[in-house]
Amino acid sequence: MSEDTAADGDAATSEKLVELAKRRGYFFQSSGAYGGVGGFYTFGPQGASLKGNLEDAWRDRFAVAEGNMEIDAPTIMHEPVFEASGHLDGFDDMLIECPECGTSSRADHLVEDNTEYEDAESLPIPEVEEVIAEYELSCPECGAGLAGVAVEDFNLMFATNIGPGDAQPGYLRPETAQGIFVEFPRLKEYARNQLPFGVTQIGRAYRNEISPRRSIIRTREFTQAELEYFIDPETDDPDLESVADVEVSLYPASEQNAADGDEIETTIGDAVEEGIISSPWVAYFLGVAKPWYEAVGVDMDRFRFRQHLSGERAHYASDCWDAESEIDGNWIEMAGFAYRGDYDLSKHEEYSDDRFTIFKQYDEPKTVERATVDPDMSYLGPEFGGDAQAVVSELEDLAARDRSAFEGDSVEIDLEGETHEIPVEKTGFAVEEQTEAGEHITPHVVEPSFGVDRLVYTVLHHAYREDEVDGEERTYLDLEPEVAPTFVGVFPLQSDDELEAQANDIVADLRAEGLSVTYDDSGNIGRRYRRQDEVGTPFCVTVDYETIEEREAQRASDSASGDEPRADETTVTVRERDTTNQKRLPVDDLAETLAAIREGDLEFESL
RNA sequence: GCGCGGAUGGUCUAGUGGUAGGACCUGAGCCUUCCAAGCUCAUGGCCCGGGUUCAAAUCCCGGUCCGCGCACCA
Repeated sequence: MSEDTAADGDAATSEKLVELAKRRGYFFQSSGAYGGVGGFYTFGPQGASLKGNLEDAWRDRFAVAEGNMEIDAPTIMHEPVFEASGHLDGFDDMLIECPECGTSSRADHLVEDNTEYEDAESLPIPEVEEVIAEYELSCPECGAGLAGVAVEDFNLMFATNIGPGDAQPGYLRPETAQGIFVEFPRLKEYARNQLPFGVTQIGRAYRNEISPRRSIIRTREFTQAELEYFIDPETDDPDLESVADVEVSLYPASEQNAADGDEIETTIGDAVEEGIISSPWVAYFLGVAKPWYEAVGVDMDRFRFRQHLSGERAHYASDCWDAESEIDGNWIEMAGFAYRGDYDLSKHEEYSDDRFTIFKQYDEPKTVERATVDPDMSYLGPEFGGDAQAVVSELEDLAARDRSAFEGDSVEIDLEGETHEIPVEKTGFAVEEQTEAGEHITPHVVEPSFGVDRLVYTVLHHAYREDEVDGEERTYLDLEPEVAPTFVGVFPLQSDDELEAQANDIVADLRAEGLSVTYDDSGNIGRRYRRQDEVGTPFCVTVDYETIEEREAQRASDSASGDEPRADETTVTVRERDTTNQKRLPVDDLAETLAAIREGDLEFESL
């Protein structure tokens, strides 16, 4: 057995991996029969299983173990949701294409760079076109004039129509998060109106990328696993102690900006203490994520947390860290941990008719003096007609804002630019003592957001191994048993009815135990081992003639003694993928033993 | 969206203006008492659409897709 050579960091690993993925059924481009379409991939039998296992592992850790609830929202939502979330306006770019050299530029950037306009992105397109013509702006590449060239809006959301016609536009969600935020008013009920609570969702999201790249790393349809954790920013603290000792490799903004900056090896506890990670909540989830990534098979020597630079942070995030893995010398983003504040809930509160707050009861009710109005509608109605209700609103606002306005005989209010005088006696103005049991607060959101496809890719890439067995080259995937698509292969040593029958019995036993099993009787035994190595199956069971002989001896002795049949003591060989070591194990409790190994309760070496 | 380079069985690839070979894989059989062995047989292919030509997988144009660079990544 030669030593493993971890696949080195050149592009060749990715090339070999993509080829293996296609050939063995991990993933491949969709709709190949029709020429394919960019940015869409199908997970094959192995890939779908691996992806599902990773999602299960995520669910176990981030939903079940944390006591959070999982939902499953639609992938299409109608326009108002994205008006509120900011995706409709903020998720598009103005592109202008040079007629001479073909270079596409951001029209808003051109305007900002060459005129005194500052927020060109907020200008309507015709106006941007006018500005470009007026200032005779030119192509930054070749200098050709751009006056009169059309500016195009490119929104990264996929648009569709809900129902017939185009009366109700809808969009495929660009992130799963909005599906959680819009349901907050109901979800908070399920949490019995108590903070903190978390809601998870695993599902597809869609972005009409200009240029999908690097196989499943950047696609137009992808799977996210997101947790939105709602907290009271004043009183809720994470259980930092439970992750304080987790060792992490951090790449903070300060190091990225420094000429000789480097990753910092530290612990979550120290990083918080030293202020490297400013949000304890973000720190907590980094501390949860790191051991989880390690458990599903990400190489910790090729893993780090990188802080977003101030310029790359989304508008809603006060601090953001990415989990990154190294692939062929490049760091790719696998997850983002953002402190989103109250941005999303406030926006939906503003745009919708519902309440995106939590009522927080005081320890002791508070008594406050409050100025109120109780207008005399029999006066306001005839006086103001249809505007009466607006007058009431004005009075209410005014009372809350400036009670001294009600000190005279009459009070002045503005209504659509006109000033009206209203006798104070008709307003029902009063200063009352009121008892308040609590207040409505808008929770803050901490968002760990995982890209499942990129995790699948990373796990495969980091598991890719080439070594030599008995002078023969071998390729195998060193996948964790918990996530491997197939857990065990079962083979008859060679073509033989008896061996095959026994092997089939074992397959049935193992499947009954809930293990993912494959049966293979084609080709010599070595070939079959290599097939399973290449898809990352951790164990193989082989039935040989010893198995049959032991079984026959067993039967003979049982019938000779006249006793009840004893436990079957026949054995089979079990081979481990990484070492190719073999052990003979009893058939009788094979299912139990393998299941224990899969659960991590047993080690193959200790058998 | 632009530029450069690609596209031949499931995979990897050779190839020429006269419609294609190889290797691996896969399947059947033989052999075989544990690591891609050997033998026989079999399945399966020139990305799509135009053009030039007697004839195009090959040359030209357009498209699609892939890789890389630019741009983009709320």
